[in-house]
Amino acid sequence: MAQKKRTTKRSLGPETSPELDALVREIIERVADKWTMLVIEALAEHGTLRFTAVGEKVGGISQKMLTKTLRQMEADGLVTRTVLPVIPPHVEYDLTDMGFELGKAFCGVWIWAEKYQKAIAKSRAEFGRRAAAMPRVRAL
Amino acid sequence: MAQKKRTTKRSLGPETSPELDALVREIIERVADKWTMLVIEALAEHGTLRFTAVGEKVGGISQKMLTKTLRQMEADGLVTRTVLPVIPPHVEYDLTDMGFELGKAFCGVWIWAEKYQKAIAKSRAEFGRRAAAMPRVRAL
DNA sequence: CAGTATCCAACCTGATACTG
DNA sequence: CAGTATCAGGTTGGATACTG
Repeated sequence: MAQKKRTTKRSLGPETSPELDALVREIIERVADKWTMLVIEALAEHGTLRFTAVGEKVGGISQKMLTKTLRQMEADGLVTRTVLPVIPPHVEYDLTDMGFELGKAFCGVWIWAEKYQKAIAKSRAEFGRRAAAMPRVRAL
Repeated sequence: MAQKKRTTKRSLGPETSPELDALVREIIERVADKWTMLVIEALAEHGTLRFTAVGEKVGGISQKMLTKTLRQMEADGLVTRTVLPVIPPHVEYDLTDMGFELGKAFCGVWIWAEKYQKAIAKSRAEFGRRAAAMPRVRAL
């Protein structure tokens, strides 16, 4: 099915002040750095987790990135970090309410992805076919 | 104010199938590639735009990245690309409904960022102070 | 266990030059 | 105008080794 032509302007919703834009842009860049969302998910799903456990739940993350991601999230107030003064060390991470809220905010994207999953796959396949058959620039 | 301790598990909402996870993860990575969201915003706000115009509305993007971003979005079905067979070339980009919906889905994150803007700044400041005063590893 | 430190390869990106 | 092609710099991320 062809897409309907649209030339009308449509607002995305909230007002778009320039500096809020910059903040949101930064937030989104950080938050969507590939690991943050997965850590949020892991913590939301399993509750409090220790350092290594977070890595296991997330899966496929290097220790370096796990550390970096958790530090970042701690700095931003998305997780709390609790050190139990025992030997060997025992460090617990937990989502803050703010972190949990962010996870919920991302649900919209989750739902979108679920809804358009098939459409995306189809679009990619068609694009691939077009690209194979056609030159990028059509000389009339 | 201190964060309340929470060890309970809380679902983020939709079910979490492994491959949907992967898709969402990929989507988020793409969408947060720094330019995609801004292009969506530009097109949502201004309607159909020509190649150069998109770049102007987005601001600060190189031609290379603009091309790459638009190609990607076209492949995923987020935008349509219409070539008018005239000289000089005239190429129009427009958001698809799917693309527009993605923009709306991200509004949740936008709103979150707006809501917690201050809290994030405060958290970062405090974290900075803690980091300056304390060693990373506390030896009991 | 929970990190830190270092090295290195891959990738991303901008600048520049060229084309239909 | 709307790209493509190439090159160079910076950043990112993984692997590895080491520490309190």
